[in-house]
Amino acid sequence: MSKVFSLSEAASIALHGIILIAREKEGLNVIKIAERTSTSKHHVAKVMQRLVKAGYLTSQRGPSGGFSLKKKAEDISFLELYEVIEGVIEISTCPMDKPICPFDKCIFKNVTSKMTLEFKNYLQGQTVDMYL
Amino acid sequence: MSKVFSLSEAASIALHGIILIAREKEGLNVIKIAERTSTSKHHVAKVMQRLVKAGYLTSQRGPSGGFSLKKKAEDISFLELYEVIEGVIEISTCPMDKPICPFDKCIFKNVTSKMTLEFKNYLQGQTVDMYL
DNA sequence: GTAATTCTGGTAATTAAATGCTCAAATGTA
DNA sequence: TACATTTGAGCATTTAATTACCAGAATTAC
Repeated sequence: MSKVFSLSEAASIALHGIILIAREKEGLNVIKIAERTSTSKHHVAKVMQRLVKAGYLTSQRGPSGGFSLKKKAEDISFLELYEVIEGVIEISTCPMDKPICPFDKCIFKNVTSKMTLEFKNYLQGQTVDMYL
Repeated sequence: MSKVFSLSEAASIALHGIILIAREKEGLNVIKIAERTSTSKHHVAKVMQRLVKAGYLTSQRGPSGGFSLKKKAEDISFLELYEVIEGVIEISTCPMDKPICPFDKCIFKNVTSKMTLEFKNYLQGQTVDMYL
């Protein structure tokens, strides 16, 4: 069984984590996020760090510290979060990146670009506040 | 820049390679396939071996040997080839495979299963003879 | 001020994919 | 028959991405 589509664990943590944080008044720490997303605290820590640097979260060290939202939930789209972690989504026709294609016409025509665009539009339409 | 979608080089070699073979009367050897797909002969050899075992190609060793189609070009769909290499495509709702989801509703709803199905249908509709 | 808690950031380990290597087996040709 | 060519198959190496770990710095609570 193979997946055509897969989300990296990092991207999953970013999206799920920020929603969990948004649902809390007081902030949420790494350990709780890890527990609730069934992932390792180490990985969560790394992902959260990136969201802090990117300006989506603020962090608070020390006892009763943790992360909380810096922006409004309705102003954070899944697309932004996804692209912080994965990089800007590339809409390309060919899923391979060979300098030369032996074919006049890409055998994937536009199916991959169409689907990628569809996915991107979906991500853009979803914001954190929709999941509170 | 990130890709939402990517094809493994192995799958690419399978699809492109079989079309190149189908275009030849006399068969095509590993080296020529590797040249025309800008890939390594080692990788091509491995992929072709799998297509031989799966019954799509016949191989001929020795001088002027190479690979040729075993089935009719119109009877070979991209889906079959893809699944020989990658395994059967899984249509799942969630792109993550966690035993427990902390959310009532998957944040990816049906977007990924819809897109995967779309891709699968595309592959099923394409046959080798369309590219001769 | 001491200790416990929590994030930070650099580094290490793991994994999967791709690539490379080598020898064996088969086949055509001189 | 001898030799060059080509696939077959297993194993080793390399590479990139992901994931995990650990020591250190900041902060709060007591």
